[in-house]
Amino acid sequence: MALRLYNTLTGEKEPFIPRVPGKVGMYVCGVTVYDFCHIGHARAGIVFDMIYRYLQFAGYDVTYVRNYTDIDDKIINRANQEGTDYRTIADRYSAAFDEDMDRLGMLRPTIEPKATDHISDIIAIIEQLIAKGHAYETDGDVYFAVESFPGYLKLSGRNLEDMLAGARVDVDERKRNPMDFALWKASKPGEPWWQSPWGTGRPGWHIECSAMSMRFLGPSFDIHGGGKDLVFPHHENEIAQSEGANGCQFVKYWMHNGFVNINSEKMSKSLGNFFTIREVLELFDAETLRFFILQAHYRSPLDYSDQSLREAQAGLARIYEALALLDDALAGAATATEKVSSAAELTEKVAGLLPRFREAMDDDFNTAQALGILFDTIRTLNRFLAEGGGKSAESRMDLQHLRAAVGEIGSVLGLFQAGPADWLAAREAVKTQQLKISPAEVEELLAERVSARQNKDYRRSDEIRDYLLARDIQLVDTPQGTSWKVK
RNA sequence: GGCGACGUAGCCAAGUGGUAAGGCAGAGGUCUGCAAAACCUUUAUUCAGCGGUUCAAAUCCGCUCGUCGCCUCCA
Repeated sequence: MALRLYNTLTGEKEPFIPRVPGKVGMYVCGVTVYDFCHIGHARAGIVFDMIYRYLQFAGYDVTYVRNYTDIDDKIINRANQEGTDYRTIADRYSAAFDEDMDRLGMLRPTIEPKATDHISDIIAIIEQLIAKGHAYETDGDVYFAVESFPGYLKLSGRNLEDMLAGARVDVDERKRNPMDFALWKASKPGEPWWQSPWGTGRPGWHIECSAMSMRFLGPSFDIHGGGKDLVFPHHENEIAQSEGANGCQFVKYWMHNGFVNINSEKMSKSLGNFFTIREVLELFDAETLRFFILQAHYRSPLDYSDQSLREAQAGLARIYEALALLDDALAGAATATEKVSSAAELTEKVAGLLPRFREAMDDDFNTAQALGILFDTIRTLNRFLAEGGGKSAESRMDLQHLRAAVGEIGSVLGLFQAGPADWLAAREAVKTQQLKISPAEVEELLAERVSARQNKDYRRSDEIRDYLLARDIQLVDTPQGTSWKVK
């Protein structure tokens, strides 16, 4: 079963055939560093991190480039607001971005270039575009002439006439066509600038991605990704610039992740309905957020709410609880000789787990289905362990294989890497901090309850249990004694 | 106005022609002094609605309704 992926350019799922067998060049649009990232950025990061990991898992040698756009109007505006320079802003939010991505457990891309380190590359491309008649200079600005590029709008599937008809495009007498976009902007007083053949100025938005992708991946490469909102104009313009300059196909497969919504509406800065990654991580752990995002297919819209995050956490806990039981079983001796009734089913599920996982992932990175398959396997495991199969000598290999397979799947999804006991303990610790009762008091009452139960004073025993439950303490009675956890 | 996507159980969510994964929540059971936890079982004759194509459709086509997105910076 070969990998197939949805290509925005063709609107279809296609077999993935890299340009050079065994190697993949992938460029993903990073962020413009002028503010903290919200969970929409988290989704994009996590989705392409998962894709990067899976491509490597599938045996490809992947060169993954993700840029920082560190010069842009927004950065300059922010700097002006704060009375500082653009570099301070860019550096501050680049560092914040790195910190957020690290906390979310993302692998670092192979290369993370900055736009301002590639000004000369940018200028070289613009010169080439002017030479080929795709761009023109006016008053120190340089524009791309969209009408000179026949393939314009092929990615977003529109046409120029329709777009102009009802469009809100700023009228600029100096542009040949209202849709022409800036490659280079002359600097205004007080703005950062670089020397160019057209005077002092700075790059327009879009051209930096053409320059950096070409520098590190060549004029033509395999995968280009980003959020759905970048299809137009950003990626459309990148195609025009790169193909206009190089005369060859820019990107073979275009991939776009869906939005994170709030109440079915897109989370965005302009609507003000966004949560930063930092805010969310104060309420939920990073793995829960990652699990939540991967429970949906990457192209689907995803509605964010406290409720859905809590549900994701419950689901993730279910997996860690099963893994904790599995680890316990593996740590114990396998001495039992009789077979439990679900042993055969376990064998079958374990054998099928990785192939089914691959099949789901090969189908356009269907992580939602992949996780469903894992849950299906976990259910069989739970039953097997509940039947006492953990001590079975015969099934020991199955359990070992299962543990290894879950570890492997987890490493591709960036999940389940914590020790299950540790993860559960950490979750417990966070909850304990929020309690309105001290652990010492709990222990005291617990001791009282034990003696009450020994004296068959169930009225007192239940009273204590209810009292603790009202304070979110859940008692767990087992034949070995009573322990407690935070509800 | 142009272009596009989506509409699957109480909620979330897979499923692109062969008869509805999974999670959360709920119900019943096992266990228990009774509970809880855990485990087991169970919850859509049906996939927004109406037509059509087909031996066969949630899946393809048309129309209607609803939601959302892009067209302006945006992951």
